[in-house]
Amino acid sequence: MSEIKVHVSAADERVEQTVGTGTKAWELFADDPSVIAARAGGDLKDLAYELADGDQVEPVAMDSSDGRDILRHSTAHVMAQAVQEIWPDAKLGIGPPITNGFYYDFDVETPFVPEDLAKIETRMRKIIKDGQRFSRRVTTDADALAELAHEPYKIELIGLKGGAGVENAAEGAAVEVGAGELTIYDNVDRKGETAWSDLCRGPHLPTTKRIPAFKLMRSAAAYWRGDEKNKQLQRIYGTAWETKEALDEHLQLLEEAERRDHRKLGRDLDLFSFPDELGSGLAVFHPKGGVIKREMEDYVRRRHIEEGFEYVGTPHISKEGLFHTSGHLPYYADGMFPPMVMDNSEYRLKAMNCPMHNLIFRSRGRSYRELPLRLFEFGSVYRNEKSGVVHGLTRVRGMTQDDSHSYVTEEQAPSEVQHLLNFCLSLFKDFGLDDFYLELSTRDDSKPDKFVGSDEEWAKATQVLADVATASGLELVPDPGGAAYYGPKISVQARDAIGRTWQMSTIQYDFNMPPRFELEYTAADGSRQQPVMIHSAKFGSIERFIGVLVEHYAGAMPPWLAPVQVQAIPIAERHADYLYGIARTMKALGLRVEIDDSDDRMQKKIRNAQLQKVPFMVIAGDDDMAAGAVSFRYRDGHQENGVPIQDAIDRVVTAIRSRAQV
RNA sequence: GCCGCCUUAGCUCAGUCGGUAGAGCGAUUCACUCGUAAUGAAUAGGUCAUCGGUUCGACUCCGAUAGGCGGCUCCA
Repeated sequence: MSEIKVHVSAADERVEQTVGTGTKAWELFADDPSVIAARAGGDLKDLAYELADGDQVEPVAMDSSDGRDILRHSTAHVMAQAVQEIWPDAKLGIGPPITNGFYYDFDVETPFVPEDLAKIETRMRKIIKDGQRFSRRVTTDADALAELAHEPYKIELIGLKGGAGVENAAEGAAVEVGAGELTIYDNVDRKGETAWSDLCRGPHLPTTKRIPAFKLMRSAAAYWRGDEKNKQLQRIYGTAWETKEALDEHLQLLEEAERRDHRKLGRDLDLFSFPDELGSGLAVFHPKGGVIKREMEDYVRRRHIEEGFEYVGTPHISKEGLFHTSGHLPYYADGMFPPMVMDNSEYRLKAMNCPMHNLIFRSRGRSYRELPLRLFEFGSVYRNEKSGVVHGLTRVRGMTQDDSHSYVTEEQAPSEVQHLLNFCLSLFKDFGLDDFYLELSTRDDSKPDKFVGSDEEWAKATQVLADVATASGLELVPDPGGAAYYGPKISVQARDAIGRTWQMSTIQYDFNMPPRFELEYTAADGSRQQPVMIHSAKFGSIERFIGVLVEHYAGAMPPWLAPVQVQAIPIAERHADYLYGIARTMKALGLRVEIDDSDDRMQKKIRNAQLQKVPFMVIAGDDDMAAGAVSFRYRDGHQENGVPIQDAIDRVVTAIRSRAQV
């Protein structure tokens, strides 16, 4: 480790000295916990540090995730100080660092408005400029309770300490440093006076001056401790970065995400819309969106059949009893549309396909020779999503699932799960997504009433999924409590072109539904056995996947999915017939070609095709006609003149067959 | 569902103090037939989301409803 220099910022005094290497630096100043700036050899700006009262302290690079957390958490403190200086009655909630930023919750009389954020930012700049030290102080629970008597939420956090008998002890642990002890950070100004204090475990920057770049993003309400039964506090989100450039880069990424927003692109590219007349969360696909949907579905259906699935079809509604049998009604009635009464029966729109597939399985006697029996369909389901959660195509009330159910013997289950996972991953790759991680959702043992089945069955099922997930070699993130009521699941999360993650496939191990539906097969020895069911949706929902793809590709779909693959552009009217001839040949090969024979100028036509993100343009004028060629243009602006007709057609066909992005 | 904000032409948005509405793009029509990201002109297009209230008078103020946006909670 390189040599460490340490800045000591005690009160208004600054000294710099070389103190040796690594953690030794901290030992030297163990008697003065206000010390904190450290750097290895070179530039002071490269390193954050942590301060502290002794051991385990190492300088942290400002651009590491730890360094950023320290920076952001410190910025949250500065923000809270600013808020309380402006609104002295504001009560503090919590203020942690989060991915790409931080927030702090406040209990205030009136919600913050955008102008308030500007006001707070100004105040924060002043605090940063003042160079207040973050000073750590260990205190006892009792003293802290007295000191923070005016902060009811902090008092509650202290009460959560230790976690004995408390359901959610994590928040309490966040302030705890030892039995009966916790820490308070004081923001000490240059005169040595405490300007502001907060209950906090730390660590923090040495001084507010070390906050190079921050921005407050937005305010919104959030339930205290994340529980909708609690009061809503006003949360302010902000972000902070180690340099101005890093902040700008982050803001640009946000703008890029906005440009890719599938809701905007869906309208600009005329793919789909959400008519008010239909209601919230109900999409209609326009002809161009319909092409994407059809191409996707055709391909996915073919791949399923190749993988041994059998394509089936089921209705959208059913008598209610079916969902009692499946167990969905008692457990998930809130997620379903209310019943429709007809004659003497109540009907429900289906929110899932499994019960109907079970009826297909049960329609006749089944032999072990038929297993694994894999049923697959594009099932339209309707879910009563709460009004506040509906979002574009990614969270809708009516959707099409690429849903399959594999009926297997218990012995076959592991290899079937393996098979499904590999299948999912290979499908994603065909659509250009190749960066994944897995989530393993398991039962929440503290809420037995939300899950059915015995402990042994849950353990067995969870083990099967865990084994396959581990063997995949992909990153595996546990999701305790996230299981379906009938069994655990693996989710595949995919990262898109700009690094955002989307939940896609789920593979669920279900040992509950087969007995509920009395599903049986005849085993080799003539006995009747219950199959295990593996639920699996590869894309989750076709709608969501289209939304994700549009964002992943920023609307520039790979040629095989592009609604229009080739835009033909005559330079003048007299060149149109020539292009009609070429288009006829292309159409005969199944290509989607359109000719722009409008009165617009050629430049305008190119611009339009470019804005529509059409992958290929073939342009023809006098020179091309004379040469039996076209000018071939890609949507990135690259172009070649004098490309022979057959050559141009071959280029398009090759690009489409390869399913590559061009 | 909860909190906050929003809703004016197909789209993006102006509209002052309460006095019955405007631009650009797009569409349509006409002219131009043009060599690599916007040719020009004209025309059409609005119950100012819906319903109710206040007012002599409401796009404007108030309320409810619907839809949207940002979060929270939820996401079988």
